[in-house]
Amino acid sequence: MDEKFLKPYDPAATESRIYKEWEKSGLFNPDECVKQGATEATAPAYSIVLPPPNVTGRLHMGHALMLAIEDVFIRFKRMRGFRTLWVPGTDHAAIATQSVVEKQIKKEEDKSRHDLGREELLKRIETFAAESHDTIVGQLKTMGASLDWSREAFTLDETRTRAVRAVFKQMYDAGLIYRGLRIVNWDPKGQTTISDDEIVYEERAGKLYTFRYAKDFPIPIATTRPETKVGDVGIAVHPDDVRYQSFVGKEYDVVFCDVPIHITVVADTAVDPAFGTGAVGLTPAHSQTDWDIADRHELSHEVIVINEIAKMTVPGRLNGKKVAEARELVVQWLKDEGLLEKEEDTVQNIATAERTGGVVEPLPKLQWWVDVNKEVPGRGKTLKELMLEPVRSGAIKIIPEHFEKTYFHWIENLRDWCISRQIWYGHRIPVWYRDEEVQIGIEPKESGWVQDEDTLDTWFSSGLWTFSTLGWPEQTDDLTTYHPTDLLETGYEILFFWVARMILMTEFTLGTIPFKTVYLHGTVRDAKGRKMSKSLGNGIDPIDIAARFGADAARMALIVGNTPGTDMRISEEKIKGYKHFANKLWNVARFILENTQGASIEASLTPKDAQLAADVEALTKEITDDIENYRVYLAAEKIYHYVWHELADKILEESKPIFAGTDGGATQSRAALLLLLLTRILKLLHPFMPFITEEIWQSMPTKDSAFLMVARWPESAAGVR
RNA sequence: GCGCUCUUAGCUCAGUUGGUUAGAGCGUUCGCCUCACACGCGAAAGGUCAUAGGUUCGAAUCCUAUAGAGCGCACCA
Repeated sequence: MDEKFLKPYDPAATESRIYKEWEKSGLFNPDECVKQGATEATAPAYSIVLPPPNVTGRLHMGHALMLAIEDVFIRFKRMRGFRTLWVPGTDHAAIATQSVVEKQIKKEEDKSRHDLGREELLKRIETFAAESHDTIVGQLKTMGASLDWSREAFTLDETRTRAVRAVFKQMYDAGLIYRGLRIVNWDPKGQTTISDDEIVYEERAGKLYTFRYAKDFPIPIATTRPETKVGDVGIAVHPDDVRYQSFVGKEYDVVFCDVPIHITVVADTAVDPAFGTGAVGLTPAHSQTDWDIADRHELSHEVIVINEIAKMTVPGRLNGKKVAEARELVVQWLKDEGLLEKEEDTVQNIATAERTGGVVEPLPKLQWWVDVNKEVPGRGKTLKELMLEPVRSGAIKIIPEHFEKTYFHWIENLRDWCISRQIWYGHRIPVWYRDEEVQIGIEPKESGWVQDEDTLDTWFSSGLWTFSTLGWPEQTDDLTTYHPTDLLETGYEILFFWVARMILMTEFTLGTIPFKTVYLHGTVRDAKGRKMSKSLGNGIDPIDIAARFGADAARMALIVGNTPGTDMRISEEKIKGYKHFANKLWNVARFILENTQGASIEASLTPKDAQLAADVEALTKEITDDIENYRVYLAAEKIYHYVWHELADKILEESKPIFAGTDGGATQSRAALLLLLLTRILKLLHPFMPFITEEIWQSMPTKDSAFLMVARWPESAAGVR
């Protein structure tokens, strides 16, 4: 027996060594597996693309969970003989990365992005991104992820840039990308537009003011934002509202808080007659709803009273004031003039920017959009329909299933996607202008062209991820072999951000689905059920955990009992439990190897031992079915339970008297059985705890493959021997 | 407003298509350093499966209602 078994299992010393051996073997690469005879050249393919971590710093427990689950499927399929590919990569994460670096520069040098300039800021971000990338790659390896590093991708590298430009051009040519003046979600803090999905609503106490524009004005209106009323162009009432019917169509000129405004009364069914006074003051430039109503009644969109830094742009006392200040001034003015009729406390949902926390200011701006309601040429369907269809038909299966309803519900409410951002880090919009000319997708060679200043929403490039990573727009072998991918495993919180957009992009570009199954995991929370966050300081660092308890233990703790779509709580106690399990397994191996030296696995089994062999056969079938059907949380628990409470507690205990006895046949039978069982559990456990199982495998007299990683998964038909 | 989910042992959660005395981990109590393992072993306590109905030979599991918790989308000017 190997000397190493005389000491307790030491994950820290073992795991990094094993990973290096795997890397050296080249077996993470399916081509190499075929070349070395570990996989049949004609075997079916199985592929997953790694959801690319943002290059904003370090991995967190959510990443560790993602890696644990995906690596289970990858290792399982690889052992089952599939040509298995897991593509690694990282995401430039545009706005997230830029804001991290900007904050850092502000703190350390007290400089803004404008002090540095575009070129210098980008240089700084790229340096930061490169450092983050290296950290992340190291961490992915620490967790044991069997990724094919020879195929690593980055959302902002050359190949991916080609893909982005090609898709942009195709969509533009298809009339699905357009530039338009529309109300956008403007983040005054981040100085950029954001998409609807990047908004977080916060409940805050506010006041609802009821007032009239002027003393003799016939209709009172209610608002929570009196400062915007200097931008009003009309009043909308419900067509059936008898109180106001006689005013519809009338126009008024008043001076409101030093600002002359022109008001037209219109009737629109969007107005709720029961709310406030039943009359809405319309501010088309600063409210999406008002913009829509103004659209329907041909009222002006052009009265803009708030600018990009959330300050007032009107003449008089409000000029240059911040929005909050202006609100107080208007209220004061209303009181002084005797126009304020009511002031009530109310709770309002404030739109804030997810990344910066800035209060979103709706503003009309010229931006690039993806039209989700226009028919895609040649497909006879809109992008919205193309997103719905594969999920409806079952071509894409979402796990857990109930998220399919959430997905449909979201798509029903989907509006055009704003894809331009006023930040500098990211894919620059591939559009060049010269006088009245516009060129799309390909940079013009002649001089005098100026590229669009804006960059693309980061989800535009990540939407291409399943096929851009496989080399598209080149028609590569990888694309033919591995696309559509088999599984997309990610957190449910990015179902809309990412999963939906991948379906959109892939359906449009390739006319196919990006993946067959979506497995959504929940959020990893702390022991008290709180989200892990920097500000709370309750985060658990997976790398620190791996160093203290082993990546194997961390993986098991994240998988056992963690059903898809459900949030989980993790604590050091739970992880420690699985470190103990690793040690248990280690000792099981020691006991078996110690007591079976020189034994033959060919020995004939006693009826009792044959029964035990049949039992593990049944277990094998169950575990195989569980993993195939995405019940990894059950599979992990079953193998754990078997190793500890069947094999160790019962079978090994029973074996002691047998080995101490004098019945040669029984001893030989038991030794053969134990070797078979150990071989079997190493295989069953390997996808979950790859390091320790590989380490024990290396000392197994029965090993039939240089690496457990590519040993054949026990197929139920084959029998235990 | 629309939609989704959850409520099982002190705590955190499983329970795969309804089927015999409802499980695990942690925690608690008691006894053990027994020659694989104290990162361990043996034993014990602990649940009217939120509540009320219904379907069924049979329900934690299916249906309806109620209560509580959480989440997503939309949003009231």
